[in-house]
Amino acid sequence: MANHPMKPFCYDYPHPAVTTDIALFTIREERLAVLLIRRRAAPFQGCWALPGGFVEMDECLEDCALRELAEETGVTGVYLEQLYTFGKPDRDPRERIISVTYYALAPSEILSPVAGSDAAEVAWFAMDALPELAFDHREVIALAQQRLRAKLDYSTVAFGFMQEEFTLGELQKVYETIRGEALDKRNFRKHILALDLIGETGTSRRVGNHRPAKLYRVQHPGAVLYIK
Amino acid sequence: MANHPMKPFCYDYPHPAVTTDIALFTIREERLAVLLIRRRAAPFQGCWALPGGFVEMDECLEDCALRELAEETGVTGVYLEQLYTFGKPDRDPRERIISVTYYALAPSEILSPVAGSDAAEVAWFAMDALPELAFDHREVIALAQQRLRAKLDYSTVAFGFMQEEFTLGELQKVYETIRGEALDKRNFRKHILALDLIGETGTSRRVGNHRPAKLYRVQHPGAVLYIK
DNA sequence: CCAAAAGTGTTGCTGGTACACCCATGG
DNA sequence: CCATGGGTGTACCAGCAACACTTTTGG
Repeated sequence: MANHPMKPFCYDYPHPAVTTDIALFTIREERLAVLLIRRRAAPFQGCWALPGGFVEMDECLEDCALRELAEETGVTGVYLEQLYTFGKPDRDPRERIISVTYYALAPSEILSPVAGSDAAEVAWFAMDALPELAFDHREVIALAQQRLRAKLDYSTVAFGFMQEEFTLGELQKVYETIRGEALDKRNFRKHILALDLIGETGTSRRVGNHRPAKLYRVQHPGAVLYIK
Repeated sequence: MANHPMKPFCYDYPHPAVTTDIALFTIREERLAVLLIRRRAAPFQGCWALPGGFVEMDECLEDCALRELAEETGVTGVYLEQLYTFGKPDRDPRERIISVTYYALAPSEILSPVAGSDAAEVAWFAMDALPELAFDHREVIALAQQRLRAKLDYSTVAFGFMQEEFTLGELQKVYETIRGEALDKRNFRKHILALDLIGETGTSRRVGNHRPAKLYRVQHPGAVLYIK
């Protein structure tokens, strides 16, 4: 078997490439939305895809996901969790590439994504209006949405979409958007307050021609807890 | 950078190696047990470890896990599910190795593991009596056990431990072993039968000096369903 | 005074938990 | 007839679902 003078990284056995891909969700205009980049390079040049890229040899997988997200979209400071690892042999036309996928959550207010490095363009897409996607990224997004729905019931992931201070109305909208159904206001408030995870800040916020809403904040910021 | 004439697989950028590792659980003597192999080769030579090995370039990750399990332990026909991907840069002393881990379940009756290829020895270990383990495999097993406990409540994973026909007493023992607590017999039977997932075979089985037990089988073999 | 979202309790139902005795069998 | 696990029903309690009106504000 021939050597390749221009390919300096050599091994006894074939090695796959490994990437991370990140599905960053937020809620915009009462719809669940995911952040996509338009690919600058082949394959799938000009096609929309999840931000992501190759794992460096000295960084762990989570660091890689955060780095790629920052490099390609400028977004930092999100909640991040490993989703699933996709590894069908032909999922990338270039070579064997195994992708460790993550999903991320953030309140849309803190985000101002800007296209960087490999991205010609960055944009939010509502989940019910996704464009054609590169690779198996549609499958990745579908799985992430499913996981998000499930964790809504038995964990505190929903707080990943909230700013530091928020109203119960805003929180309820998040739950309703992800579950795709209206919830009873009284039952929702009773349920959330019984969890004893959030507390009043003592202040309130006026946003329209109506009564101001009390502001709340999470008791243990950063932590995603399992409930029940 | 120098070429390596004896290392014929060359790339423009460094590539990590990718393995799968499998935590196969069963229930033996009313304890949750995991299948380990004693490593024949360095690193961690002579040390106990999870079965697993390098991903071939033309097989998907799940196929790799099943192949490695079969090659190293002779075990086939188990329920298999992806667990988590471990990728700290220094988790293997040889080179950067990313491991996609799986957990597997099987009734102990169908299993007769035998050491193969890379394994000097194969043995079951009760979860409360694990030996020193190679790499980060203790962490893998702990995570797998945690996942198993959680899924017991909202899925039908427990049937992965059952033979085709089983008694309600046997099924209850499985739940009790994994949860680590005794369950009320009447409530357990009521609950399981209400799920409408199993049905009587019409036959019964005698196993001791007492009344024979009705045999049941799952309505939809192979499927692991989510409940509630 | 009108529009708009905030805020607030009670009732019924359902599902989970606690609990004790008789049955079928082999030795 | 004794030991062993198999098999069965009821009563209570807690948590979830359904449901409507008053409050505060800006225009």
